[in-house]
Amino acid sequence: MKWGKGGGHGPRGYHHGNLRETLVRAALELIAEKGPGGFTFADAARWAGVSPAAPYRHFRDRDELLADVARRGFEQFAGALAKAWDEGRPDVLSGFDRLGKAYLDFVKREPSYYSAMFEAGVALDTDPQLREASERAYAVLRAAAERLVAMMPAQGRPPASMVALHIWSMTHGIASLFGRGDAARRALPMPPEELLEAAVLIYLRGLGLPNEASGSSR
Amino acid sequence: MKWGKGGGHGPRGYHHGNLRETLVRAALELIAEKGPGGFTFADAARWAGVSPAAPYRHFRDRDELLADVARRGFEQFAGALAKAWDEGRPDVLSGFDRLGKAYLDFVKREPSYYSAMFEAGVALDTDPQLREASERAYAVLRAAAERLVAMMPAQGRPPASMVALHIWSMTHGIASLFGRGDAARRALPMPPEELLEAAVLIYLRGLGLPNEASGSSR
DNA sequence: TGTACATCAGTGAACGCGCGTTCACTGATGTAC
DNA sequence: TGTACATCAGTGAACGCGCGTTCACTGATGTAC
Repeated sequence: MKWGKGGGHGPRGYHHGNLRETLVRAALELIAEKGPGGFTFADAARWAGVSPAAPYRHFRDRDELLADVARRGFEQFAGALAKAWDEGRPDVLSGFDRLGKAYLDFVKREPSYYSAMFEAGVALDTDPQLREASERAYAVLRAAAERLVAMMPAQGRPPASMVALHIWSMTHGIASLFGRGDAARRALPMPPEELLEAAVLIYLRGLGLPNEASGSSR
Repeated sequence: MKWGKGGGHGPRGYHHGNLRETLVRAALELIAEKGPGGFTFADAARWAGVSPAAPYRHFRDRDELLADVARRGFEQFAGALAKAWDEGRPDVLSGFDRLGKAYLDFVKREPSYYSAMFEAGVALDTDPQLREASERAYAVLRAAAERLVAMMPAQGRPPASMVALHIWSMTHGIASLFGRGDAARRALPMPPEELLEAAVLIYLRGLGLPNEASGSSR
């Protein structure tokens, strides 16, 4: 009963041993339940099964906890995107395809992270490491756009940064409007992955790019 | 001093006379200052210069107030979009162009409304009128997409709903990532309006649509 | 291997605060006659 | 036009609650010798 309710989080005794990590998990769990902003510092402590004063040993306040969650989120995000893109191997278009899927997949797998990163109102410049991690994620997109643009005939190439922002916006738009398994959102005629894939294909065709098949499955 | 601070809101005396409207304005003002979720029912009362019990005469709780703000937002939004689209006069493409601009313009002019509509976590089905208003806004987009698709050769027409959702997602994505004059967001190489316009043009070209000039200014 | 001690990561009691909400009330307005 | 009364939209005091935060404290761990 003492550690009960949420279901025995973290190991035992006077010293928790891993409270910092546990608080991060608590935040993720609570964001999933009630949205960012839907939980308090005290809630996190309760979830972790410690006294309300304990978190102060690890974070100055709730904002710092949230910023840490966002940072970790961006780091995982950057990693996932980089892995999916894989420097554009075996070819740029299939890399691009994987990139979009990885983005949506991250949103679906880690909605709480995504929420902390883009919806919790965490200012990027509170922590240099946070900013850096977010730059790293964007850099992947940017690099991919660069390669994509390089495939086009030299005259009339759009700026790579613009292409990167277009793709990002489309994906973020779909993710934030329809992404989560979330309740209370508009019904879709197709799953978000397909919606995005179709959008990207049409967009690329608009750039005059994949004259042939996209190389993707399906 | 009695009505001071925020600066003399609403007219005077024991009876406010227009408290309901004033509370809505208060919510908008406070959302602008501190984000949705960044204000309390009591804050709204304070802003309006009335006692904390007064709002209960008009709204059951904060959520109902927020839902009302969202409903009004959707109504204005639907109106603005319908006016911009103007049934696709004089031609579909220029109507489409105006539509996108009107969308972004709304976000810029009324960031608080937009926030209440899409970011405050207001569930659409709390109020039938709210749901209806949001449908009305979507219907404009949908009708425009319908007309657009009808311009394409009959074979290989994409579903109009998909096109509508693509445009919506792109616009919402740009709006929510870069839209507001908001602090603390990523720097852009171009204003959001141009970013969106370019995206839509490329997308439409991908659909094989505006073989010629877009008819738009600039 | 054993003991002393410093450091660390927790406790739990306490505080002040503002919020949400209720309540009996009262001033202003509108309406019947 | 004037008076009585019902209704409406406010007041302000009160409450219980949970949050954020501080504090002196204490149990557990690690290290020097």
